Amino acid sequence: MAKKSSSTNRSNNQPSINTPGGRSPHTPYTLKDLVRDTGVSKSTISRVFNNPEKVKSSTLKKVRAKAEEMGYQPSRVARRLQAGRGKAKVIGLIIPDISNPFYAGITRGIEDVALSSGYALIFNNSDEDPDRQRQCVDALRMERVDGMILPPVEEKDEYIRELILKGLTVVCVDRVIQDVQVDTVLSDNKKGAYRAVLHLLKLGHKRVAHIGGIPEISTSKERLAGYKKAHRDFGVTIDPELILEGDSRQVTAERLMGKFLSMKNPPTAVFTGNNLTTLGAYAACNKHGVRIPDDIALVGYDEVPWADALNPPPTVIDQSTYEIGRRAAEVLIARIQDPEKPLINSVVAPKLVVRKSCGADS
Amino acid sequence: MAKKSSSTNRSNNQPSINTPGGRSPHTPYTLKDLVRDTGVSKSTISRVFNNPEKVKSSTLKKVRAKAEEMGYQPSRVARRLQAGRGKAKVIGLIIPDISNPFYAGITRGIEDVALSSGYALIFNNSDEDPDRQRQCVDALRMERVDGMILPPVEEKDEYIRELILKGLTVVCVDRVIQDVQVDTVLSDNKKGAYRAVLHLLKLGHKRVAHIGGIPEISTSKERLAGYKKAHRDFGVTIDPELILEGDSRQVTAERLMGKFLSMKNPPTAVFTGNNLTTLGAYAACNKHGVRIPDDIALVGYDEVPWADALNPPPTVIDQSTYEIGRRAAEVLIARIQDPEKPLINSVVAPKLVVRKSCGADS
DNA sequence: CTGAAAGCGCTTACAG
DNA sequence: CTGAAAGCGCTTACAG
Repeated sequence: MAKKSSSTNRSNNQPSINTPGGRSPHTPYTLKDLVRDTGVSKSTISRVFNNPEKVKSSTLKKVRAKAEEMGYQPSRVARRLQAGRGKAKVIGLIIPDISNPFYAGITRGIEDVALSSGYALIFNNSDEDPDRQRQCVDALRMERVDGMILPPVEEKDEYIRELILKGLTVVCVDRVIQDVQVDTVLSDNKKGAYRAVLHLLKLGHKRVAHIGGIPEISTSKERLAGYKKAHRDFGVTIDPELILEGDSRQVTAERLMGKFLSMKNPPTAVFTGNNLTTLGAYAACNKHGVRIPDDIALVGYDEVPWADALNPPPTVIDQSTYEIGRRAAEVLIARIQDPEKPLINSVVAPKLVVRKSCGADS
Repeated sequence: MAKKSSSTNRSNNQPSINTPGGRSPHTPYTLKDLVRDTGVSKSTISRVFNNPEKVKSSTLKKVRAKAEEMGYQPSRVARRLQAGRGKAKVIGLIIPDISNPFYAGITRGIEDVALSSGYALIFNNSDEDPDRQRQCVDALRMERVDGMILPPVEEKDEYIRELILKGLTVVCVDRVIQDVQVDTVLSDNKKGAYRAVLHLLKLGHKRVAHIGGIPEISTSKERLAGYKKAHRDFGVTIDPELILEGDSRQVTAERLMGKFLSMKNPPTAVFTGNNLTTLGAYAACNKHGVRIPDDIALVGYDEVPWADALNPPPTVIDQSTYEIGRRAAEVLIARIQDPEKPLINSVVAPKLVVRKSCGADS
């Protein structure tokens, strides 16, 4: 307390002025200011905010009134510095790309839970780039988050795997990471794909094409497995030419769909592997003047936002992204609160939403 | 240094074990561990990470090697506690709803700049709810962010206005807040709307309808103003029945579009006030069997994601959300670094993207 | 119910 | 080029 005394001799009123071309710094009030203005000790004031039941009601009232009056907000940064795992009240989120509505929905669910549980949410995009993801993970570690949620960019990620083994709290959402015990919130991709394809098969289609995602990713594999199983169970043989793997981007899907459309013996139906792929298929059909479902039936994986704006509205497998996000945040917070808890592997059931693109409804 | 000595007598190896149903806490390494393992003082180690040029290269090498070996990551939390405005290296973002692709694009732009500039991004959704927005603002203040970016839910927000007057660093994006000097990154809504409507007028339309957003919001007002000015300049009188105000949600827009479609003397063209409104208009046309642009031409405000999946692809005013976000983050960081800098009011020029829905191209 | 003291993990002058 | 000391704004035992 030798050099710094600015906050000690400062008056009650915020001294800042807001001038057109410049403003003076806004130094937030601290506990010290409250001590000065109330005559109550630091310890007790701290209790007012953290253990009010341990404080005499008159003291409580006095401190609260003053705090309210001066607009005191306790520093979460200072609080966080205290030892104690799981007390930081921040979580991190690393998603591939917030522009993808699938992730936007998940993010929304996570944020809702975080806000209502008093957690701050630090947010990053990995861009599906392992290096960038690593950079994000490190940034979150430096922030000393209580835990983080992410769909791992790669199934085998040694870096993240090691960190988890060392005790980093992680919840994997949508995608898994191999060879490590970790809490997960996943969708049952195989079942979802199975339902989608079975729906098409039952409508009489014998040539059902599939536009898949990045083949390395677990979700892509599972969806392909569901596609195959449906054929097996329904007794329809698969023409291998009808399976094309892409990267879940719209332009790629549009190109692959174009290939299908220009085959000598084209498929009569297509199962698109994710939301952007579905959109790409629509784009290709628009461009080629192909009508859905008359010329080709379509069922897509993932709900497509604003389905009704598409013509025809697509039949899809809805993963309810909001629910996935909500659950992921709940799992993470539960884990933070009890590191000893048994492993959680939550599976969200995907559901078939029948609209017009499959031809079932017409 | 009396009671706690856990980190002092801990070995080099992370002591955690990851057992199936529980894991032991992961206590991150601290400066103290590095001091113990290198024999170098705290001060010097701190310099290694912050002012390496002031450290002898042999020391530098030794410390870095050890830090790397043990996976030491400095705590941004501890660093942040140090006095000094603008050094926290965190910024906050409060947006109405990340599920809206307009905001997702902005968020993406902000996050890219934040990550590459070494800022953490704390993220919240306000849901267009003033109370929730206030809760978010308070949360960010407690986090002692260096500044925050937001499109104010209300044009007149006394709470935020007061905080800005007290020196809180804020950048308003997309929407303004009244009666206060604040940095802004806005789109020229009036000009954008003007161009959209003029485009329609020039194609010969005499009855151009408009589905607007929440009338209280500045962007809605400006777009309506552009709509009117275009009519004035082009010498076409406006039928007041052709202007309907909504709330920028798709279902509302669908309903309002339905009204237009069932008028005795329906409009021959429509100018939709935002992205979701455009989608709602498409949905209404699909439902009513109305063809765009043959039966009614359409130009929308805001780029619509996956435009090519729509039939026909819409002609829109593109605000380039990513650019808006990028610029907002840059403005905020510039302001953090120099609070005395003159006010910044950045305007992003919207551009007309002609596709098929206006009929110009057919 | 309350306060003094120690400490969280860093950075920042200050003195060498 | 380096280290000891003080401090950032809180919380947490400990002692009354």
